[in-house]
Amino acid sequence: MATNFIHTYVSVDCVIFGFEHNMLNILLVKRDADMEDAKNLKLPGSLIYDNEDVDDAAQRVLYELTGIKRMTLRQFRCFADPERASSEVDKKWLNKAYQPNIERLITVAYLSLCKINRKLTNVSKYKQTQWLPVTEIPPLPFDHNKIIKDALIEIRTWIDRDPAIIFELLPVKFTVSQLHKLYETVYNKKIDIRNFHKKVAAMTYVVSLDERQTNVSHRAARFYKFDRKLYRKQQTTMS
Amino acid sequence: MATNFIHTYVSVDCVIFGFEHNMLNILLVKRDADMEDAKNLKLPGSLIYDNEDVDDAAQRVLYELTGIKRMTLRQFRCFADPERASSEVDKKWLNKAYQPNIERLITVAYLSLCKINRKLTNVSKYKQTQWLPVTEIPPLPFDHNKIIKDALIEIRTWIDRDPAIIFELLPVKFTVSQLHKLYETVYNKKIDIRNFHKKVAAMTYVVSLDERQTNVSHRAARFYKFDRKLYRKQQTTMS
DNA sequence: TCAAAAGTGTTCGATATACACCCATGC
DNA sequence: GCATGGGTGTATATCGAACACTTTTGA
Repeated sequence: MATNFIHTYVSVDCVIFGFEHNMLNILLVKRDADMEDAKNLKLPGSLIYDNEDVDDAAQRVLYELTGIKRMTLRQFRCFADPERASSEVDKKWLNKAYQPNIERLITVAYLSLCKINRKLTNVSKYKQTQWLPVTEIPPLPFDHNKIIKDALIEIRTWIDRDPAIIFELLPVKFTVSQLHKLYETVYNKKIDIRNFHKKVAAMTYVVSLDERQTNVSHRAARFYKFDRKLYRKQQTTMS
Repeated sequence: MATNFIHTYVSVDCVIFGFEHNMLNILLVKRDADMEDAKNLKLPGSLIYDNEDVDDAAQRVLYELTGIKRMTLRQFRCFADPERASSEVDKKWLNKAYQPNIERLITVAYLSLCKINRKLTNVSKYKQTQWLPVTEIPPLPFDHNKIIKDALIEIRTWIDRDPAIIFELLPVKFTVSQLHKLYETVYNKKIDIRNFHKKVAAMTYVVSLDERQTNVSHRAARFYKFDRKLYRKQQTTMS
């Protein structure tokens, strides 16, 4: 037997983005309920089962964490640095969380998007979860900081390829201002608001509702919604 | 021990593109030297070693196959369908090629680009290799046909993100006509030749050489080369 | 002189950018 | 009435698309 071929467990890790306070936020979980160390956070993830595809494993992690079935998600990279799980703390945690002795761990990373105000019904092993702005992510175990760094690059590419997925980050009803700030945040640049209004008007699948903000101490903004059917129709009629 | 977590080998598979006769070609290998069945082809790949990152494993496969160190490559997806290696023929071959009994196999797929006329010095276990046009790929083992299908989508995205990598598919000296045909092939559409000349002229990193074709029975085309340093300089000066 | 591919400019429409003021609301 | 954010139009520059003829070379 060629003992030098890797024989290993495989996990998935999910970088779940939410948008709030003009910041992208990431949903992290407490790695160990016992430890009250505030920095004891990690990306949600799981080893995959022996009859499970990685995409399904990611969906399972997301479902157990949020209670949402079929979240929008995207695999973006396999992380397999032989040293990625070799710190003493990480090895100790792995062997405590999963009984088998794990020498090395390969993970497949996923991006997902979530309406941050949505109530999450966590049924996972992680009892505590926390949204943290991307600018305030503490040092995390394994290579989770690197995974997040890559995810931040990947999210733009994803939106470039499929502009509709940005609406996953907004409430069902949203204002142009919210969408504007989200674009500015994702692309990290100022976008002229008048040109932006024109751009939104050109998106026929962003439809205005007969509803406005109430109880705001300024002119009330109109609400809009994203119409997925109109979007699909438009996409398919392009040659 | 939670026996239902996957514990498995992991492989890499490489989709190597070359450009010739106005077609994208893929470099396939004979899976089994014994069998003379012409269709006994597969993507080049390997199980990964226990101290090896997946990127390094892909570089190793490419090096052993082509003799080229540090080929341009890009990881594009992990394929982990539990059934992907479960046909009888595939299981039999796996267990013959690699002594350990392999029940399931997860693979990480890579894209790579190669100047098709470059002489390859194959030192891999595969004694026979073959360039095949993408339109003539026969049924392949495992999910290799699906991997190739995804690779064909991914190659465009890659070129969109990093226009320079398209030159990996051309000889060091090339004509505008060759570049034109390559673009038409990759994007599968006609591109107006006059507009294309303008576009090339705007690429300051494509520099014309004082050299022309010889012994062609028509007006001799000028040769150009891709200047990587100029390209990088241009990229970094963009805000 | 013919066949075959190389090379060359202009016009038009669409899209992106720059830019400043009035409007509605709650306090 | 004032502070706060919402909402609007025009002019210019840039980019991409359409379109046809002359040049060079070997046979």
